[in-house]
Parts: sequence; C-alpha cells; structure tokens
Amino acid sequence: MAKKIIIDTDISTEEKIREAARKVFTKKGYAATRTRDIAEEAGLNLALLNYYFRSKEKLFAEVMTEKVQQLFGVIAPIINDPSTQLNTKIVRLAESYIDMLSQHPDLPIFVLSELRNNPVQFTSKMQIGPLIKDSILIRQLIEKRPAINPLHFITNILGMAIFPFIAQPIFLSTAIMDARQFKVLMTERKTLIPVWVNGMLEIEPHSKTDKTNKHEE
Amino acid sequence: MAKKIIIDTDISTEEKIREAARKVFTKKGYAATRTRDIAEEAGLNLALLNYYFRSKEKLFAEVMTEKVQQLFGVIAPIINDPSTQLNTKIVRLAESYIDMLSQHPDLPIFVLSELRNNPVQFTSKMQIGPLIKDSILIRQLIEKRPAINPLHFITNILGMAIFPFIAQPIFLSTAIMDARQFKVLMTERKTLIPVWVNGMLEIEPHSKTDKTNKHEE
DNA sequence: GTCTATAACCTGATAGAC
DNA sequence: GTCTATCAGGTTATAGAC
Repeated sequence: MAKKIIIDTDISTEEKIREAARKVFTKKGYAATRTRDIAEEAGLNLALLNYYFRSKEKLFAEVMTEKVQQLFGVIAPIINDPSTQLNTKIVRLAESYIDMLSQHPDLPIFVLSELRNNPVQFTSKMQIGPLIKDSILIRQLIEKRPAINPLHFITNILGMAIFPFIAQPIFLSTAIMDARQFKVLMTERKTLIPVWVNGMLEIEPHSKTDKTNKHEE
Repeated sequence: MAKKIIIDTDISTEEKIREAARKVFTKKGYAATRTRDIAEEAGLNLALLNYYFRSKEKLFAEVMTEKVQQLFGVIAPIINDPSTQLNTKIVRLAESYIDMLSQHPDLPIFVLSELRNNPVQFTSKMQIGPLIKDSILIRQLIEKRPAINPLHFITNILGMAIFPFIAQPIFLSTAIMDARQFKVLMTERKTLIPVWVNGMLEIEPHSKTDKTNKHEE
C-alpha cells in the first residue's frame, strides 16, 4: 500500500531548451533570435541545442507549429459544436480568446508576423480554410443575416478579441492605458463583445450603399 | 516665353535607397533584412548605403519613423476636428484607414511587430497618448455613453479597420478568401463599420456587468 | 559620388575532451 | 549527455581606386 510518489521537479534538458525557445522566439521573432540567447535563457550550453534539435530552423519549426495550434486551435471545437446556438458560440469565442491571450499576450503578434513570411508551411496541415468556411458557425451566421458576408462577423469577433493584444505595446508605451486598466478592459470585453456582435446581427444597414454603387454588381 | 520644363525622371540615389529600404524593411522586418537586399533592390552598390546613411540602424530609424507617422498620422486630424460630429469622425476613421491600408497592406503588421521591441523610441515624439486621451472624440464618446470606457470604442473602430489587414496573410494562404473577395469586403466595411459602431453606442448592455463589479470605481 | 575589395565582427554549427 | 574551443560562412561597415 506504500505509494511511490515521484515528483519530477527536474525538467529534462530537452524541455528546458524547448521552453527557453518558446520564450525567446515569441518575444523577439525568428530572425532577431540568436541561438545563444536561447541557450543562455535555458541556462545551458549552445552545443546542446544542436544536440537535441538539429538546427535553429528545426527548433523554430517545432515552436512555431505549437504556437499556431495554440492560436487557432481555440476556434475549431467552438465553431463546429452542433449542440450550441449562435450566441453561445460568440460568447465562447470571446471568452476563450481573451482568457488564453491574457496568459500569452504576445502570441498573436508573434504568430501573425512570422506567418507573413511563409504562411503555407505552418497552416496547410491544420486545414484552417475548410474548417472555417464549412463550419456550423458560418451556416448559423448566414441563416441569421443572409445579406451580409459571414466573414465580416467572424473577422469582427476575432478582431475585437485579438486586436487589443496586438496593440497592447502601443497602449502601454504611449500611456493610453496602464497594465491594470488593460486587464479591466479585457475582462469587460468578455461580456461586451457578445452584446456588440448580437447588435450587429440585428441592425439593418441603411440602403445608403445602394446609392454609392449604382453600377451592376 | 520659352518654358523650361524639366521632368525629373531620375530619382536621386539617396531616394532610391530610401525607397528600396521602405520596401524591404516593410516586407521582411528589421532583423531579417540584409543591407545587401536593399542595395540589390535599389540597383546599387552596398557601399552607398553607408555613404548616405551611416548604418543599417540609422536607415531603419528613418523608415520606421516615417511608417509610424503613416500609420498613426491618420488619426490626429480626424479625432480632434472640432467641426465634425461623432458619427462623421467614425466614418472618416474607417474610410481613411481602409483606403490607406489598401495601398499599404503590410504596414500595420510591420509597425506593430517592430514596435513591440522598442516602442518608446518611435512613439514618444508623436505624443500619441495625450493626443488620443485628450481628444474631442473621447469627449464625444463619453458624452454619448458615459457608462462605458471610450477606449473600448476606439479600439473597436481601429481594430475593425486594421485587423483584417493583419490577418490578410492567413485569409489568403488558407483560402478563406481570395484577394478579390478581400477587396470587396474591405470596401463594404467602409460603410458597415460606422453602422456597427453606432449600434454599439446605442445598445444598453445587460446589467450583468454591475453584478461582477460591485466595488466602487 | 560610385565602385571593388576587404576588414572586423557575429552567428550557427561542429569537433572532441570529459 | 554536457561542456569548451573552434570552424565556416555570412553580414555590416570601411578603405581606397576611379
């Protein structure tokens, strides 16, 4: 009956490197990161990086794949849940993203700025395109507002949750707000975003658009 | 009466370098850019970069300052115009940003990702903080909706205009949409954003928020 | 002002001892 | 597995001819 409890306080060297790489790559980006920075951050020698991961590029690829999934993995289970209504999906998207990004504020700017160079390599396997385009959420949005492209609403939901984190460095450094205020605002946003988006789904846009575009579509 | 018309088709070498630097830095970021790339892009020799600008860093600083102003300069004249109403300011912000970013789609991701490293150096002189916090727009937003922090609405207006361009590489590479569709959507957004934001300003959020924050402000 | 050649430095990767 | 020492290649910056 004597339980053997082994508390593994020692993290493996490989994981130490991976963790350091996550931190440094995420903060500085691939090109600005030196393998020496990662080694130092891990409290280890440079040679060990190449022993465990063959090259800087391969180490980066592991981190990047992980981070892309961290950023986009949130979406899939929510937008394709057949048991939830439109409104619930919006609530969950806002909450999940704001909670997750509060823990990892520099995730979006890292992923999006690295992805602009070679987007296909890291997104192709996740099938993000079909995942979104054929999603239940899209179907529900079309049903609710057939006249407006549903991608507008998806962009808005994600943008209202993610954009503040992308702009955070400017907010803080220009004293538009401080870290405490930012946290308060992001908590408020979890309830405000669904309210706002529901509003968008109800509003009938003025027929002003017809006047400006008289020519045929 | 013989007019001397001198058409200056030759751009000065200095301007050729600056133009090439704008292009390469904006596309690849500071760290990933090699001075050789810029020289090649300009069709010139590497040594000339150091002749005209003392170093890669100084050349970058010039480009960066310019780009920061390009991205944030749009805001100032609109949000502090005493002759326009709240709604007009929203319309102008959406239109100006979407028009400008349609011409320079990779501007936001470049500026925001470079700014995360040393934000103060490039934003301090523009006084972006006071410019926004003491703006007429903020006053008008508070007047219209005293219960909600006006920064929410500013974040939303800017986010709905800018975020699509930040996400554009993913949209295109994952085939969520193609370039033509993106253009159509962004044109629609110029009229939709003001409609949506006006909606936000009218909606009375459920009193649910009061329950969560019982403490005094 | 513009070029070629090269210096001075930095960075990723490896060899080899322990 | 982990370290020190070092190599090979690339990058910024400059010297010096034209």
